Amino acid sequence: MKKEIPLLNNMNSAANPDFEKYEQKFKALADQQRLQIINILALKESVCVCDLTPLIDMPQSKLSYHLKILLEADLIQKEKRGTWNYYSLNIKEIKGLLSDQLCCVFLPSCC
Amino acid sequence: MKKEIPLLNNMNSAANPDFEKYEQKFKALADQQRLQIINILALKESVCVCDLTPLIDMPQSKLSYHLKILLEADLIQKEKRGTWNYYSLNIKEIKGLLSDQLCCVFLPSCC
DNA sequence: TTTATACATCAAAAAAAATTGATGTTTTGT
DNA sequence: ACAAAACATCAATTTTTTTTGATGTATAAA
Repeated sequence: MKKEIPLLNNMNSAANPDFEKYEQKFKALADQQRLQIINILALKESVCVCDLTPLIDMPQSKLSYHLKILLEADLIQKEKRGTWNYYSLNIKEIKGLLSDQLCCVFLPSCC
Repeated sequence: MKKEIPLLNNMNSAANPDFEKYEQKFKALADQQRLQIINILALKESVCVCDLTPLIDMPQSKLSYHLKILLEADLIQKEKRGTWNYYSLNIKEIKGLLSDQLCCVFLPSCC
């Protein structure tokens, strides 16, 4: 016997997207400096903070702060090797968020 | 005689996406309340502020503030008819920004 | 060992964004 | 003409983010 899926459930899940989650992700994107970081990571594949610092005009503690914001939003990933922390884009996540058009803007390697 | 386009210009336009513009758009998206507004507008097509107020639990001046943020980011449009201001989504702009997947989340009518 | 490099984190200060309530203008309805 | 409704905007306040400089820990290099 087939159980009917209540219409209301569908409505709710459709009507209640996870706003909180997306708020966090858009907040992470809503900063020129972080967009620049993303842009650089897209070109470089995987970069340690010490290589990023000279590329971007920013004190290290500030860079560290912005990387954390991106990391917490799951837009980038971190891999520790010795003293170095290598950051790279979470391309899948970003593609799930941004239009193809925008991916081309920020992730040139994408096009 | 054909004038050469300096390579650097091309590089710059490619390497310098309009971060400021996108910062503004992501900022507009980076708020649960505004995402909810977008979500409602997606269902209703075109709504005046007075119809929106009861749907969303928010004093009118606050709603007005958030609508302005969305408007300035060009994510929504405004049309005045008498005393009423009708707001509607700028679907084209939103689709240029968000992945199809995300459009489906926020603009159910999209799928 | 000692010294230097690579970070993250913390607290204080500064800057930006959001909230609130009040006010003003225009239009509607009576 | 008058009262009410539909907004936008403003100034004051609160909240959230960002920035900065200092400090601490771990690894690496000499």
